[in-house]
Amino acid sequence: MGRKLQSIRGVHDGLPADVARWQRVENAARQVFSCYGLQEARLPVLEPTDLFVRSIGKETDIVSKEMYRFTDQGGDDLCLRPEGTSGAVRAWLQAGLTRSGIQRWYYMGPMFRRERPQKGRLRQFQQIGVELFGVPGPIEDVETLAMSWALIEALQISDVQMEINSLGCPACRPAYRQILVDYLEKRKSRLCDTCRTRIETNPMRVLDCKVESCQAQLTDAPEMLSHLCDDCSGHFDGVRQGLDALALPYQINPKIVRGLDYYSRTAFEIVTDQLGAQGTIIAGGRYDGLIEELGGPATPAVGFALGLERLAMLLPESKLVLPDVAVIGLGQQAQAHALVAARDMRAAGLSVVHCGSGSAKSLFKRADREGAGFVVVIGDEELNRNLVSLKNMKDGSQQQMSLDQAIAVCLKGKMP
RNA sequence: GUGGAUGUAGCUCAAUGGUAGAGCCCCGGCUUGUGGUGCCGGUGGUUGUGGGUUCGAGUCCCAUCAUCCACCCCA
Repeated sequence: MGRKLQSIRGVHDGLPADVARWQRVENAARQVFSCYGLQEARLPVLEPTDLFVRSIGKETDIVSKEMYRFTDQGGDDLCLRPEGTSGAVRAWLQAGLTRSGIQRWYYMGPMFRRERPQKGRLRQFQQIGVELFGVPGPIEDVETLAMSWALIEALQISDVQMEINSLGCPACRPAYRQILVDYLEKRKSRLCDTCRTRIETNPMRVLDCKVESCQAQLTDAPEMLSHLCDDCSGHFDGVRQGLDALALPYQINPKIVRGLDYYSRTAFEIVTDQLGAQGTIIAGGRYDGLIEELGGPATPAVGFALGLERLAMLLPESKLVLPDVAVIGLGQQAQAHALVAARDMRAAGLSVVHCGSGSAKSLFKRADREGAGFVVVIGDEELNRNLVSLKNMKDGSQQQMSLDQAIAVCLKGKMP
């Protein structure tokens, strides 16, 4: 179609059929999160560019080439947020909540990254994010993972796995990184091109390279988990013990890496193989250093983000909510009464559509397409007797009764 | 940013380089107060867009846009 007006590439509309599915996720999230004592925050979509540069990391793909960045009319350097954690931390600091005890937040909304779109990857996409501020763990890590799993269960999603890892901390990660780089350098000639550059840019990424010949070189590669410092090691043990106590199914995946610089210690993902190349549904972990990095007091924190569109793809088609009753008025005089009848039925708690004007045939056709279980017909005949005709669209039966009786029948026949 | 596939009616798809079609949907009629099944009829297209080759292009070539898939990266 030669559409002159189109949405921007990778920016999709949420049509009612999509939104119905999203709302199932949102409602489940609100319900599960509130059970864990979280509260909702609503955060800006627009933030100063510097926030993301400082928190996500200047060298990351997100900041270096994926941000929608512009200068506004006042000369300010702004970005559409590519993720939520940075803004949440900024808001928490700005509101002066650093001494207000533990804060447990969730938020939902659009994020923007200028990537090449494909299945499960959009330029504007929605995330539901969770951030717990002032929690040292490992108990809170366990609760966070358990909560994310509870959401998966609430949505009755199967075929997903929870995987965990520890990324270490500033005390032990640099030393491990050096060990890994040394190991990779020795095999450099047998690695693929991208892995060779990854040795410089992000050596841990080499570990989960999809090229088989690379994997063949990495069978005895050093893993972060065996190079954790005592504190990190104890923390990771604590997480595992907690998950075991809750009997949560999880796997340790030493290859989980984080693209965003601010993560430390616990990293986790909930993944599926149902979504092609974009298998990560939920990802998160601990970011003990970020708040201090952004100028706040050293505060431990943990969180995760969920890709709403990705998660929604795992849900069966949601049925759109159909009206209970369609009202048909036949004749000018009756139309006025049909309007009143519709209003009264709504006041009684029914969802009602008025079929408008037209021939009786077209009105009934319209009523049928609305999918309502019942049709209330008001014409001159009904008007004279002060009754309505109630038609059951399932079996085609129809009889006259008072409006109150019709309301009672509709309320009774309403599908739960 | 790289590679591959695709783009024809509202939707799903046909059309050896030679007059753009079908099914579904929609609208109307059979039925002027009755839908969903049936029969009959009808609306609907600058073949994504822009160039080129050709007597002639939906078809071949180039560019561009979009979608899908993968790489990269990530939710």
